[in-house]
Amino acid sequence: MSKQVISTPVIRRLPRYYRFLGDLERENVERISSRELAQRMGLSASQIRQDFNCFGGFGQQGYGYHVKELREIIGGILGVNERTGVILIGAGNLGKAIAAHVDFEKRGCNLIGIFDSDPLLAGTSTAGLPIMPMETLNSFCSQHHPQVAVLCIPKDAAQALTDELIAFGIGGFWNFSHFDLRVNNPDVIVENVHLGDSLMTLAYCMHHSTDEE
Amino acid sequence: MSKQVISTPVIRRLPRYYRFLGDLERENVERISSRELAQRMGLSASQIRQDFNCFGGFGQQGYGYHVKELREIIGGILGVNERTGVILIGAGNLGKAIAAHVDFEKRGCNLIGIFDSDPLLAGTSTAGLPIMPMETLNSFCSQHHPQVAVLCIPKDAAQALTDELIAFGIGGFWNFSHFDLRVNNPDVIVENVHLGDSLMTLAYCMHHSTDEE
DNA sequence: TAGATTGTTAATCGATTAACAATC
DNA sequence: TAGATTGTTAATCGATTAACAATC
Repeated sequence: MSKQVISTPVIRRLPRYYRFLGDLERENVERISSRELAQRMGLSASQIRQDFNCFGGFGQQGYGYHVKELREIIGGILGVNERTGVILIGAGNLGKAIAAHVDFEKRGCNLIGIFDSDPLLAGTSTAGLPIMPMETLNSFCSQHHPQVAVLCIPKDAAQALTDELIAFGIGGFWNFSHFDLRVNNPDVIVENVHLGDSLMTLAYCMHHSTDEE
Repeated sequence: MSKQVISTPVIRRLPRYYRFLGDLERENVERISSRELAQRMGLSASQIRQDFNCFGGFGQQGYGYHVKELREIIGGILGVNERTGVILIGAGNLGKAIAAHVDFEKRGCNLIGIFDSDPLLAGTSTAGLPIMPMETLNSFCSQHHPQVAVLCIPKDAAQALTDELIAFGIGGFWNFSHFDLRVNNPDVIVENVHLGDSLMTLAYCMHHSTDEE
């Protein structure tokens, strides 16, 4: 299926295409040209055609792209029809919010377990799932084989826990700890999310835009 | 201060430099060369030197960079010593978690108000701040002049509220709603955060890495 | 001074844009 | 058919890397 290696910028644009096509579908738009889509998304028509053609020609000359069809194709590329098992570690403020707020199902993922080291949390539940003690992590993994772990744990705990989770068979990390996970195993994928960095970028742009012109 | 326009990739790396330098400082490392820092961060030494030299020469030939000093300089560029007023709209799961979890102070920001349209939430409080009804937003803004709004509201409400907030004097949006804010006013800065897109990118990389080689 | 490492210029690489022939 | 718009190649632009003279 993956005939060539797709560059990171293209991959990062795919979920955005998927979202915009969903909007269009909800607006009952049947077909769209690269020019129109470009205008909506703030991209160039050329770029859109280049991006789609990394995966094959989904359009039709003289017509454009069929919205519903294109959305399904991109969804397929992104794996929204898979059922990837996901566990979440750290049921603090952020962990609970992510469990409740992120629609895992819609994205090909199943959140199947939440863990926290705090014994006081054991027994309570979030997002319809019971919070389990860390001691049960190992047996849970060997039983249910989750593939992705969401890390909502403090910085200091991140690296050691990651190594453990890799040993338990986890192959992907969605990392919210204030720590850049770096894994040498090439089969393990890491997506670091740094909310603080994003805020600082915003702050920088604010202080350095008004005094420009 | 802003002698030239800095490219987006460089700006987005600044908070990461700031974090790594903080780590080094905590480890009592006094000086570091671009080569060593590059190795730690997974960048090239060339890139680090180029990046820093966008802002001026902070290093010393034959010595490297003074960690504490460099961190302070980059912190200054990022505005961590400013006191930018921030309000947060939407005190649901995610809103509460961001209010509690993100260290605004450390990043030059002051979270000074939380608002929600749900009357049931009015009177309760999060992160030490009372949740206020949306009706008070206008008067609050004219009184306290916040500069940034964090949007943790549903997609459908985002665009209308944004227009309103701009009228109230807000110049920066940290947007967590599932909607790409696009503002035509060039003085208004938008930072869209799409957690779902990040998860999908991770999922894509997982499905398309193992079957490569 | 000699060694190390920066600041900076030039070379390379990759991503975006432009152009246009193919074709629905 | 004529018009529209893709798929795709070539040209441009920008970011990263390499190289090295400057200098601490």
